[in-house]
Amino acid sequence: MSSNIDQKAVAALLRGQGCANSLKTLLQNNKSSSVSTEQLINTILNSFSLALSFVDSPNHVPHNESFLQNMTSHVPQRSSKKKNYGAEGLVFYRDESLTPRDDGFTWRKYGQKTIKTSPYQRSYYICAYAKDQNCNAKKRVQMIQDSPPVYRITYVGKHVCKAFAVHDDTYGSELIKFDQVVSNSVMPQLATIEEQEIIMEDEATNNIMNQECDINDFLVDDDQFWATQFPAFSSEDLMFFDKIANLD
DNA sequence: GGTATTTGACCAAT
DNA sequence: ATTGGTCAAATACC
Repeated sequence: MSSNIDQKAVAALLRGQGCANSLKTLLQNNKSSSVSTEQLINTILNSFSLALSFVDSPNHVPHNESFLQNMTSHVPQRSSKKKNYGAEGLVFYRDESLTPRDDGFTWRKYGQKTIKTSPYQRSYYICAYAKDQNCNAKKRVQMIQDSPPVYRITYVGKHVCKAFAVHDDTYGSELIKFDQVVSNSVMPQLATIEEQEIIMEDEATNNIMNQECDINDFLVDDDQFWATQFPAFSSEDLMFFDKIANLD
């Protein structure tokens, strides 16, 4: 599993797996929710369709074309509550189980805060080369679930330091170059996008992700993605997996 | 002694 | 007034 296409296929499969797990949780708990089983099923099917399209033909568009478009080419229009990081800023999230993995960069911790909305503290990191090379890349790491441990990592800004080149072969070109070099098939509008986020959950999913996937394969504005998949959601409800997790 | 982390204080935004 | 993000002195670690 080494090509970018394969990784995208895995990404889609993992998304489907996550939804399937969520559906399972819903069915087991038999709780009412604004997330309907039909919506989950549709998302699962679309995920598999997308994955198959990558495996079958990398250039082939899935039968549900809008799904792929939603995954790749929408422009975020996030709440004004969030900071605007400007053209040079990027924000995206990923949740990781266990200890957040080494993402290929050297970070220096510069702060830690207790966050009102979470019982866990949030740690703040800045690129270790921030001073030497005027690199403004930062990341925030916050545990969002204790057992199993799941972390939300938010990347802000982009690396302009030379450090990323060292890891290029290991982690994939898109992963560590942020919006500097991006496959258009994955993120055609990334250069002009101010914020990107991705939410992932499920320990098994993340274990696979940690081994094989490229962050930019998941550079999807989750709010918009899930808004299109689940129109009934309000903007505040679009942390879909968080919502599902809270059902337990 | 140098480097990294911790933690309370400060600041800006809301 | 509250909150999240950052700063910087103190502390820990090698």
